[in-house]
Parts: sequence; C-alpha cells; structure tokens
Amino acid sequence: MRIPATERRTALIDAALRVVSRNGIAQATTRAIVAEAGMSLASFHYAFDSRDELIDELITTVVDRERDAVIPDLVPGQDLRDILEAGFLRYLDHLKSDPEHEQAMLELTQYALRSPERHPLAVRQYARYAELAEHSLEVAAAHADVAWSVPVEQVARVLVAFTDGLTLTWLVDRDDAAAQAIARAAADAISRLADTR
Amino acid sequence: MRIPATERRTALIDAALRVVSRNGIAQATTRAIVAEAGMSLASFHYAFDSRDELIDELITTVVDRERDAVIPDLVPGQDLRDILEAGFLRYLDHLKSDPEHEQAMLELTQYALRSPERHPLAVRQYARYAELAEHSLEVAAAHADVAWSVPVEQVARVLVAFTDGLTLTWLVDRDDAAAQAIARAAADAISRLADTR
DNA sequence: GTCTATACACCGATAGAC
DNA sequence: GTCTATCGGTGTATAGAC
Repeated sequence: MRIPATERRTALIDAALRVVSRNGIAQATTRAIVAEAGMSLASFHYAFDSRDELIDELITTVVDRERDAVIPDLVPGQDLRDILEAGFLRYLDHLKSDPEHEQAMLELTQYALRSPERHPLAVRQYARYAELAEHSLEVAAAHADVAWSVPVEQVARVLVAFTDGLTLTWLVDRDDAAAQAIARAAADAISRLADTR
Repeated sequence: MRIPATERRTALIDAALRVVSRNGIAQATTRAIVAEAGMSLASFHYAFDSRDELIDELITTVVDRERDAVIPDLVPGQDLRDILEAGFLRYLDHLKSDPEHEQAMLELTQYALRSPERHPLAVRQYARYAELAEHSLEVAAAHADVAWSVPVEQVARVLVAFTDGLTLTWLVDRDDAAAQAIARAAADAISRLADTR
C-alpha cells in the first residue's frame, strides 16, 4: 500500500510514543517501532534518515501537542489557593489515569539532556510547560480577583517545578495521600505569590 | 594482578557510577565500565553474573552512600523559613557543583521504575531521601523553636518532591534566578507546615 | 583468577528485487 | 515506494589458554 511520507512519519511517531510509554526509551528501537506501526523496517528509513531524527521529531511533536493545560473547574467564590489545589488534584487524576505518558515525557527530557545538540529540545519542552502554566495561572488569578505579586512567568516556573516533583514522587511511591499533601503545600506556596487586587 | 572479588565489585561499581554520570545509563555498557575501571571484559563477569546485577548493586550502593543531608549553617535568630531557604540554596550549590551526579540519580530512578523487579529499588531510594529530609527538618524546627503541625514524615515527602522539581528545572534551564525563586517558594510553603511552639 | 578470542543476539542502516 | 535479505557494528556473555 502506498502511503504518503508525511503520513508514515506521523504514524511512526505515534507508534514510537506508544513504545516509549509502554517500554521506555531504551526499548524504542527502530524494529520495535515499526512492529508497533505494522510496517517493515525499510519503511522506517524511507520516512526518516535515522532513529535520532525520529526521536527529535517525537520530542517536538509531543511538546507541540501538549494542549490541555490543567485548568480546574472554576467554582464561584473559590479563593486562589483552592483553585490551585483543585488544579493540582486534577493533574494528579490525569497522572494516575496515564502514568506511562508522564513517565515517557520525563524520559524524553532526560534523553534530550544527555546530548548538547538535543538539549535545546528539553529547554523548549519546559518553555512550553511554563507557557501552559502561565495561562492557567492567569485564569486562576482573574477568577479569584487577585494579582500576581511576582512576574507570572516566574510563578509559572515554580508551578512546573512543583508539578515535576509531584509526578516523580507519585510515580515512585504511588502514594495518593502523600501526593495530595504535596499538592496542598504547593497550592499554598503558589497562592502566596499573589496579592488581593 | 590478583584482586579479591569484593574489591573488584566495588571498583566496578565506582567506575559504573562515573560512566553513568558522564555519559548516561544508556552508555553504561559492560565494555565502557571495564574500560573506565581499567579491567578486561572477562573480569566483569567474574565479579558479576550480569550487567543487571551490577546496575542493581549500583543503585543500592549509591543510595546507602547518600549521607550528607543538606543541613544549612544555623545562624542564631533565623526563623524557619530562612533556615529552609538557606538549605535549598545550599542544595542548589551542590547541584551546580556536580550536576552530572544528580542527573545520574534521576536516571537510575527512572531505570528502576521501568521494571517491576527493580521498582522497589526506586522506592527504597526515595525512602532514604525522605529519611534524610526528615532529619534536616527536625534539626531546623528545633533550631527555630517551632513544631511541625503535620507529621514530619509527610513534610519530608514534600521537601523531597520540591527538591526533585528544583533539580529537574535547573538541569534543563540552568537558570539560577528561576531556581532561587523556586527555592524561595518551596521554603515558604514548607515553613507554613509548622506552628510556633 | 585473569587474560584474549570468540559466540551469538540485536542494533541501525542499506542493497536490490519487485 | 515498498518489500526481504543482509551488512557492519556493538552489545552481553563465555570458552579456553595461561
């Protein structure tokens, strides 16, 4: 069957993400990826010059795709702290529903960190996270009728860092109660970076 | 030269840690490790049954070795928040002085997370982190003459999570100012989990 | 016990038939 | 364009000389 190159590329990237999620990046060999995509090995090198090229595309694609910033249901009368905590808890639900995906994202970051040429991909990944966090923070502040007392980009970095810590801890311990305590503390900390308008 | 098996094992583990730190766990092949240790390939399999066995030993060893909980210089009159912030900043200095080591620790965690048999190693690693954090938190609270209002083990989990987030963010962005802002927010959050005695 | 030499599996990548 | 077959290299692990 004849398939356009771009279609094959996206199919391979999707397959690669599934393999990385399921088995880790170390197991994401060209053979494993084409098997997942139901293609022959040669098709791989028709669509991509090299495995490295696919991994790079995988990282950029998966980062671009990251859309659903965690914006909690906004209940009238909630203060900032509550909104943030609800946001963290909602993220936690997402993490629990698909832990392999977040684990894959972490692995891709660390993979990128290991080579100077790829390091910028990790930087972009985190810039994107910060961008999404920033948007959520602006929505939250507006809804709680407060203003950030530090530049919101800076608050966003804190939010991303706390989220990473939450993710790692939960992935290791799978301890919901501990994760909720972290979410509470993080929401508390971040809410203190705003002033009543 | 005849070397006792236990000595060879520790030499190989030390070499492995250097290779993982420098080049990542994916590059920590038996060949790379024996080259680092200045041994022949056969010596490896005389000391260890398999590469997996060495990696497992590496994780447990490196976790047991983790000793220096970050206890900041305690200046009289400092309140809890200041002590904690100083602790985070001190950790940040450590991270900056040897980023590869912390990166290696993260990689080892994620490696362990990828197989059910090794998952307990990651759990132990984080239990050890929490233990060290707990000790620091008790010293800090005593010095500031306050008491934790939540069980200190729970506070320790939060501390570990925030430290992880700080680590990842700095490793990606190498942005000292952003890291300091995270440290400040984290110290603030944790200090609110204590009450004046 | 320690080495060199090698077995064997699997990797990324390509040649060449169709 | 797409496949099967295969190359060259590297990984873990071992055999066998010393």
